[in-house]
Amino acid sequence: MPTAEPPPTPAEAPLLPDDAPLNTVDALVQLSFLVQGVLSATGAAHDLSVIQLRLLGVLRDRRAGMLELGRHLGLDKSSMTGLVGRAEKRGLVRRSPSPHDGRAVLVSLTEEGHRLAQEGAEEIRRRLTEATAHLGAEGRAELTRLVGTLLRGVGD
Amino acid sequence: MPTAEPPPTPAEAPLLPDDAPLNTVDALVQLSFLVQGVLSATGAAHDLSVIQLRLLGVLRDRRAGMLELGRHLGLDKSSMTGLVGRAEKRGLVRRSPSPHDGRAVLVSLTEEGHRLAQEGAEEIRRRLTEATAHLGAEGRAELTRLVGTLLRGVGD
DNA sequence: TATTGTTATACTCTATAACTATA
DNA sequence: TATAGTTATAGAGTATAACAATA
Repeated sequence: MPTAEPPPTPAEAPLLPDDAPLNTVDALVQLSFLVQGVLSATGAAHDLSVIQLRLLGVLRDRRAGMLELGRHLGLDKSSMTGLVGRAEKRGLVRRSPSPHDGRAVLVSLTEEGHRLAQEGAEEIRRRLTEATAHLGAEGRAELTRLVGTLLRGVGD
Repeated sequence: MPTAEPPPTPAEAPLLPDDAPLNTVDALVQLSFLVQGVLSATGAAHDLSVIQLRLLGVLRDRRAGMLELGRHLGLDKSSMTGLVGRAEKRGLVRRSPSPHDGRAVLVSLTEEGHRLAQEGAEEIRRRLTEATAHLGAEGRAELTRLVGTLLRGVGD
């Protein structure tokens, strides 16, 4: 849960002068801030930070120990203690002892956590779909194809 | 300056199951985390957080007061005090009294700040250009065109 | 010994509210 | 009175190092 609301304006063109012709790099940076702004605003509407929203997202389809969660989120185990603790205090996740390993805990979503995760995912989908409205179906498909190629190209 | 290094892996597919076919929304979310990971890693290489990097970026082509900086970055003026203070302590920016307004200060880059801003921008450009290598020139141009349309469509 | 998780600690980042100084 | 900025305070989020309990 963030200290307060995020900025209403997602703060465009953060790193580079914005009067230059739009090149690929600027486009990617600006787009990333736009999308992160949508994630942040969606979370804030439910008093969740982006990392809390991501935690719920990871737990939607699995239970996981602290280390595994940390791997998914890119955080140290000591950071997970606080993150999960705050979510637990809010009733979004629970810790259960692992039946197979006395040292480990299994973190899972509560009913409320599931509800929030679902609402968040739907709202993100809705907002981003709206953001791509100007592209039309063909533009969306082409964008998705290109980004897919980009992501696959990086992940190797 | 971040407490420590960011995760080596930019934590892909953060909000949604990653075995589903890639749709537009998932593509945008994953791409945004990829780009933010590049920004974060680039900053970390110089012991800068993304927000510090953005501060330097905004100041590259203008001097600005605290309120104006806050508007650019989407932060409250009280947050700017600390942000600018830490950058100042590191010798990246300086505060000068405004000649026109006795209440205001003008924040500007030092030599070192300029150097870091330039290096950061170059490194981001290099890394993101590399990330789009698989697209080829035509794919890059098409991606840039689509993202430009998207950004213009949202900004109204 | 190695691994899982927590605790202690320190720092960045952020906001709200109250304040100072100037306009 | 209104505005620019700082300070006081509080809290989230992050890491490193040291620790406890279990494997």
